[in-house]
Amino acid sequence: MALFFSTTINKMDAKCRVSVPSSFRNSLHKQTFKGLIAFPSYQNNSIDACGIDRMESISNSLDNTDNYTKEEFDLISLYFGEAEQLPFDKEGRIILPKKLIQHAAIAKEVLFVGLGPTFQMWNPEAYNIKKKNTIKIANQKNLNPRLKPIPKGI
Amino acid sequence: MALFFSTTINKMDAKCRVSVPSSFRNSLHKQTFKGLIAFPSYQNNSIDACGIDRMESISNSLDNTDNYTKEEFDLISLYFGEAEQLPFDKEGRIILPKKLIQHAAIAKEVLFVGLGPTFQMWNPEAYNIKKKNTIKIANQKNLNPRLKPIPKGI
DNA sequence: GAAAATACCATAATATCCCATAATATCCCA
DNA sequence: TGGGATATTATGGGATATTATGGTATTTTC
Repeated sequence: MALFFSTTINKMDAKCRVSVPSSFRNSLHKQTFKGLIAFPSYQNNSIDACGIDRMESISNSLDNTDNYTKEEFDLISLYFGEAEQLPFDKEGRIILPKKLIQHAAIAKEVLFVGLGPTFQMWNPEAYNIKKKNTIKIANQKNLNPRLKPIPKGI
Repeated sequence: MALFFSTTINKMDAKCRVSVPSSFRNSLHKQTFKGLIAFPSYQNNSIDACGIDRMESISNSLDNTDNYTKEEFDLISLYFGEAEQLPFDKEGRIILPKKLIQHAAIAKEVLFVGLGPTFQMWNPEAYNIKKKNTIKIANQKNLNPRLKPIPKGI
């Protein structure tokens, strides 16, 4: 399984090209499609992204109707409609489509943040606000940042 | 499951390279990613670390949405963003990113301490202070030093 | 043929490789 | 069990490759 970690800020040029961080690229280059899948997040002004492998396994699990309620099925189907398949150029860059740039209000810089099996692209300032807010809520609700017991005990 | 024991102090050079103690390395080299995952501890000025296998099982449990509320999910996602994937070079060293060096106030030496399924990296002096304090509190509260299994988590 | 998209080339900064060494640990066999 | 032979470690430094980032040329598309 490909996992994405860390946070990186890269510049977007006049042609809307951005370097994907090399650690992300290494994971994605091992997959069948050399690039990434990106779509607007429904939760914030960010771009959700992952490799083609994850989309394929989501697609497979959609075929098994027992896995989802009708509402869940409809929602996930929407993602496929909005998703863009963005190939790497020779230098490891992608070209961000205007729709996604608008959705995330990206200007000159793109913040890449790993979320484990997926990652997101943000306007750096928007991400900072979101981050602060997450920490604030966690403190208010007194959430324990300690992770719950891990199923298989690794 | 990989287990980490003992304490070692190694030097960090001008390129921010540190040798990972060989006993730790042996455990980590058996995993799919030859290196370690490191992130700032939320509890002290130390760096938490483990192998990729542990992160994969955390990631799996994140995919199971029943395990976490949305707020918990957001918080844990932050950790992935702060985590760094640090590969070994041929000599078994890692390169410590500046962010982590700052967080742990590391100058020239790095103290590695095994914590069972995970381990930590410290500024040696900071670790000594923390150690003394832990023992002092344990004595004050008359804690039972007998070892017993504790719930897993990071 | 004009505009847009794509491929190609160039470059500084950085990260990684590769080799060297001294100290320690491990092996092996009498 | 001893002690010489061999391997592994931790560490350093110079050479090489990769990365992020520009810009220019060539191909599409309509």
